[in-house]
Amino acid sequence: MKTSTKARYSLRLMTDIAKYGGKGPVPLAEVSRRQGISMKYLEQLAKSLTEAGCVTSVRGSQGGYRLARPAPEITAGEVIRAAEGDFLPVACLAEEECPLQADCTTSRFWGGLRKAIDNYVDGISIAELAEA
Amino acid sequence: MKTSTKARYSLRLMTDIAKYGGKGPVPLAEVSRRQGISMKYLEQLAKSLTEAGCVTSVRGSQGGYRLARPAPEITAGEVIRAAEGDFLPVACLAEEECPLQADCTTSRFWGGLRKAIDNYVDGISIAELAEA
DNA sequence: GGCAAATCCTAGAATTTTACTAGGATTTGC
DNA sequence: GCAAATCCTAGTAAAATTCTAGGATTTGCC
Repeated sequence: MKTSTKARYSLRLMTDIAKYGGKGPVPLAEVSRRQGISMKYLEQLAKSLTEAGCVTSVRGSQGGYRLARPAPEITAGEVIRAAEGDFLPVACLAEEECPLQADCTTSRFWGGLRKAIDNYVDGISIAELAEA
Repeated sequence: MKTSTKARYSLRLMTDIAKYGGKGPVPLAEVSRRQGISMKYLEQLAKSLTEAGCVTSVRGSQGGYRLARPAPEITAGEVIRAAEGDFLPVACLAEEECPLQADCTTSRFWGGLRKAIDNYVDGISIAELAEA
């Protein structure tokens, strides 16, 4: 139950783009400078975010990244899931079978935790994180 | 953001003790049989739970483990923290310093997530998990 | 007293995951 | 055509996770 740097950096990447993306796409070189994260690592994060539909890319000179939708419509949950996949993979909640069905109250418990987390992270937008 | 097997098994261990601990301490050999978890691994989980004050141990023949307090007073959060340490260690929330103070909204975000999680897991007791 | 059932303790090993680097290929504005 | 960018694939070092191993110690019971 800790947050990966992948998720934390991805959030910072998104808020950086939200903040500085007013006049065109934001190149990763700038983000790297501002956030102190290596360009090569940012490239990987950006790839996941692009595939997940959080940002769009503009190739070539003068290129960079834009938010795929307006900042208030992109949730932190979306970004985190793009970076590290779904929350709380508990065997019982995925395709697998419980070896013992006896204690399914605990699997219900984990499902509830997932809901609690999703509820929180999907209730906060990139816009909120970018302001102030 | 996935749950460790350590935490999941620890919860199952606790609910097993809660269920079968009516007539005296529960030996790990029984838990191992019922839950399909190796005794040697259970011993390690039990050690953490003992140190954290979730269970008390009775050594020697006829020994085993008892809940340290009544089941309704032990929360799932307590057990999980005993198993895997505190939630969500985000650098900014611990002793360390942010390299860049610019984006402290994201650290506030992570702090909120921690609260949301603690709130959920501390609202459910071992008693609730053991029944049904 | 002695056996057997237990917890206790420490070490380590195999596997997986994480965090990050490297090197180049490709696209495109000026 | 140059330079600024994204794109793509590999690989690697370190850390964490999951689990096993082997014994030491305690204690109820006959």
